[in-house]
Amino acid sequence: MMIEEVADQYNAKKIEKRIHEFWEDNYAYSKVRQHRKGEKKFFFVDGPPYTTGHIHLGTAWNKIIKDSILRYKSMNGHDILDRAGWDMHGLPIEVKVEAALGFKSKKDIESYGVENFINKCKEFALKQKDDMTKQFQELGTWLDWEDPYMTLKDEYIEAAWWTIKQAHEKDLLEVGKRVVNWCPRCETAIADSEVEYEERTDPSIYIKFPLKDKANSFIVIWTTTPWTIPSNIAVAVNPEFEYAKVKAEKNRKTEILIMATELVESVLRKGRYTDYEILETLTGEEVAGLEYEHPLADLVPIQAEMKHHVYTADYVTAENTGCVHIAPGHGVEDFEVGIKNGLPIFCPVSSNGSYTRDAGKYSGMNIRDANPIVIEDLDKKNLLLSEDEISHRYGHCWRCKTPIIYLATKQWFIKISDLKDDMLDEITKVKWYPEWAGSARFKDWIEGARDWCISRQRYWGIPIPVWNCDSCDEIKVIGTREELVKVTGIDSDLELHRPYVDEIIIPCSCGGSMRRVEDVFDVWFDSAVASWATLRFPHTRELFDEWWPADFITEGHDQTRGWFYSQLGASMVGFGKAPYKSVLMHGFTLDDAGKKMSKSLGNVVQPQEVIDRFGADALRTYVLSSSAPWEDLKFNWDEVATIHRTLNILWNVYRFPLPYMALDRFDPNKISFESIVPHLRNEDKWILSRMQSLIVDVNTSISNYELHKVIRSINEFILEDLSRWYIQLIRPRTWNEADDPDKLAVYRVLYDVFVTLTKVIAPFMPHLAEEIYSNIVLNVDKEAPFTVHMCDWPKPDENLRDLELEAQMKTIRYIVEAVSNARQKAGRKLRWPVSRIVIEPENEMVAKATARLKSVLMDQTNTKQVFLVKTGESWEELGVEATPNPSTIGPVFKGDAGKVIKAINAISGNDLKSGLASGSMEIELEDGSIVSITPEMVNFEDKLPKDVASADFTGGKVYVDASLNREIESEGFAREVIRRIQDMRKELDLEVDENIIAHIKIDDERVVDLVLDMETFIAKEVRSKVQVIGYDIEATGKLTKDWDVEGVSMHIGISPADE
RNA sequence: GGGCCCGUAGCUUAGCUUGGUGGAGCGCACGGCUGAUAACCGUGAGGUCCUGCGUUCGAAUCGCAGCGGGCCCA
Repeated sequence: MMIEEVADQYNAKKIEKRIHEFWEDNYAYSKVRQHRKGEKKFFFVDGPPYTTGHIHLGTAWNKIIKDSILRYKSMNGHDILDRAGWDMHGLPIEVKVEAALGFKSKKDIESYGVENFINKCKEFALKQKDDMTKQFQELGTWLDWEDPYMTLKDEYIEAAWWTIKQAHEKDLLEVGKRVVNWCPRCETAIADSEVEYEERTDPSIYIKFPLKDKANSFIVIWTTTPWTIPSNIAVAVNPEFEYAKVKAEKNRKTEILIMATELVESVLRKGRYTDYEILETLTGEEVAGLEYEHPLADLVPIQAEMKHHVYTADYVTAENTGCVHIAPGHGVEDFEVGIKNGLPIFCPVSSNGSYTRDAGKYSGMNIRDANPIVIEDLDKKNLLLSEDEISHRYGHCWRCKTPIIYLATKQWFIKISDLKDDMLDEITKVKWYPEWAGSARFKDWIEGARDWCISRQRYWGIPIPVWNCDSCDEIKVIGTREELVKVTGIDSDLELHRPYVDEIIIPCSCGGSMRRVEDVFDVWFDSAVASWATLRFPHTRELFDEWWPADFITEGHDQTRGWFYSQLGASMVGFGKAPYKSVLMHGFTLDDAGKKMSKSLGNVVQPQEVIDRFGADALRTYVLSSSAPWEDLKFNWDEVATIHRTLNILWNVYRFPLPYMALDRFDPNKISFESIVPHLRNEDKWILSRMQSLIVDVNTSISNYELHKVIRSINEFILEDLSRWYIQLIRPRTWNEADDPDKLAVYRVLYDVFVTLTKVIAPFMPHLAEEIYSNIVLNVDKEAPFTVHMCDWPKPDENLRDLELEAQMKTIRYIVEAVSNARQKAGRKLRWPVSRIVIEPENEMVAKATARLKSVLMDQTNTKQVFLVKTGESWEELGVEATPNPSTIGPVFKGDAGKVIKAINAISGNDLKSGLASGSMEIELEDGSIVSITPEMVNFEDKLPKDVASADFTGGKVYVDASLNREIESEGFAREVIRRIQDMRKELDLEVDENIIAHIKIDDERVVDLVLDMETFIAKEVRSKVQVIGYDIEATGKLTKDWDVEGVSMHIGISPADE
């Protein structure tokens, strides 16, 4: 086998399909992981995406980051554990299944049967998982897709059970009445993180609560939830505020109203009062203690039996009336005021959002329907001060979009408040990328952490393993299946989901029966235990002891309050320490305007769309390079196209030498690197050095997870070093004779550079790397690992690294650019040689670079000679043009100024320059008088010799002498001819080594003569066997064309020589 | 309303830690190259460095305030 020529253009789709098949057919992933067994352990925990059925750009980016890092780690000698994870329980799937079955409420589920429902959910989740796995695999991501961890597996459920048992044993598990976010449709508590805030219009009403035993006196409150008024128990005021007792007049009637002093004006305006008088002011403390009558006491009988007072609360703000309606059953803060003051937690609302019998008149009514009725009732009693609407952000259930309500219900909690200090301590031990993700963002979140409500009143979730005795109220928490079997003797194959576990009854020591608490876990608790669940703990301890805690995790910044947090909380419960050692927090994908991608905005870009247009490697490279991982990524199609172009260039650079190598049967096994060392040119040493520097740069950047810098370094190497420079330099060498050592040196260097480069790009562009590797390595080396991803990461070879040479080459590139610039000014195109270039270096380094890399410079500038001026000096052929400066001459010479100017103009620039070098110079005016002039009176400018153009570069200045002579014209015209014949060969689609017959008729005898000087050169360049050049000839051939060359018309005919 | 992050050319961005004349790429205009060729190269135009105030001899960079965007919270 030999290295093969590649004829095709870069076709990502084709390559990626082939590589995916290759990986699959050869079990590449598992063999690579196997290959690293026993090396340094690297435990990665995949943050489990929810099984929605489709991935989006953000999840694609997430997995691409993970994959790139893991591939890099693997190549650097790490034994990696990386089970993919799936979050498969919870309300979103229940909602989808309910929708598919046409269900409206929990009742429908109960009548369908919980077992049937659970089976549907499971089936659905598994199907979605399979779909998503395929999508992730299209990205070329390598995780353990064969054996992922799934939250619905019994083995996983046990991990959650074990953890909650730990909580119970450590007295961190608590049950109690709490106000929770409640979805009346799903009939369950939902987590703070499941509440979605959306704009919504609600009533905004001011209500007068009548003070007890004080006729016509009221305390005024404001609310947007009239339906909570039947549940009102108290009013809160801020102890720091000043309140006013106001005599307010409306329609000739007066009332006494109490509210915060600073809000009197605005409240009375709302109530359309016409006049008012502040009778006295009170402190908040003084207002507290007032007793009032419930405004709906006659409609809600229970309320008539309860006392209602005003209390103080620090959280009350100076908004609306400064007096806050308190319904302890319907608000978190209300609940706290209630508990603090020993108030009843009155909650006459049931789980589906309708009033219970306790609500009197309203019982059975839906709370939202009750809003207008409550308002009407208040109005009838003349207790409504004003009625309006307000548009505000209100919480909705993230799944079914129903507005949430707050309900005091019985729930299970983990006492995070007891763990807070330890958590804050633990996060300082974790390495955060970027640093502020931990020290600022996460820390801030933990400081505000509240107890974690882990119970949900649903079906599809991990059942909470708590059994409660119906007679003595004792509770038992089961930690494992084994324990459950031991305690009850049930079938050990029993599935640990509802409804199966619901049926298990555990006998209590009191003689009663323990039944399971019906709740399931909040899904955040599922994923929280991932780091040990993925190690099959507590089912087995072995892996856990070897691997835990995780070396690395990475997720988006939304997971600060999500998975970073839930994992830490659960791990503190289970093990008292953080479950991860380092965390990379990445950003979000936004649309090209920086807006969040969402279905409603219609700006969602699917990863599949990108793959279809540009391929997975382009998508990968784009998302990795576009911004720092922790910054948000503004998706931009043009940028993806640019990245694709870079990959295309890489492909072209790769395939460029292959035809020559194939033709020459180049075999890297036979041409050792040592054997070509004596033939290495400076440019060869340079590209080898750049290659080493690239490895160093990539290592440095990746050690800080600066993946964007990694890709930018690689792209720069491909574009600047390889494509724009090295390949240009070596082109002529590749079409030399068969065993020319100069050519073999190029082959070997290119070969080594490419073998190294495939390894360097492998973690990021795994398909392209594999494709190139399979050709240039597998085709020549039977011993080589069968996939590039099994290779060791290249070590930079310091012997090949020459930073001075790299700097010098950079200078040469600056000079070449400047020469191009000067040529353009002189109107001399590159095809025409120039007789010389002159370089004025600013420092020794530039001079040294020019001397050392002279041949590169001559070659790339197409010059016959390079002159190097001594550092710091000017080119001696440069003339000086002197112009008098009237603005400095005028004030000194006044009326004689004109004569002085005339005199200066008469002296040559060179003479003025040398004369003024000493500081002043005496000159003779036309009237014979002698005056003294100073340097600021003359402006000097360089005067370029004829046909010379100049340009500056970083480090000096270059002059290009574009004057013509016979040799140059001859060569210029010859190249024009060659170029056109090559073009025609291309048009005839001739083989590179095919010979031709050429007839060149030139309608200018002088040019015929010039071209004839280069006859053999032309023949060699275009491979013409027979070649006729002349003025009076016929331009015949298979293909004939007329050309205009610099104003000279030419007629060329060519034919293949063999026909 | 609060916390964290971001704001630099039409677009995507480097520079900011450690203050000293803001660099690239894309796009655009002009030119060049031509055995990588549906590729490639050069030149040019294009900047209130979000705004304001402050510190400083000097601010894209440091501080404060504001505006806009993102995530999270209230």
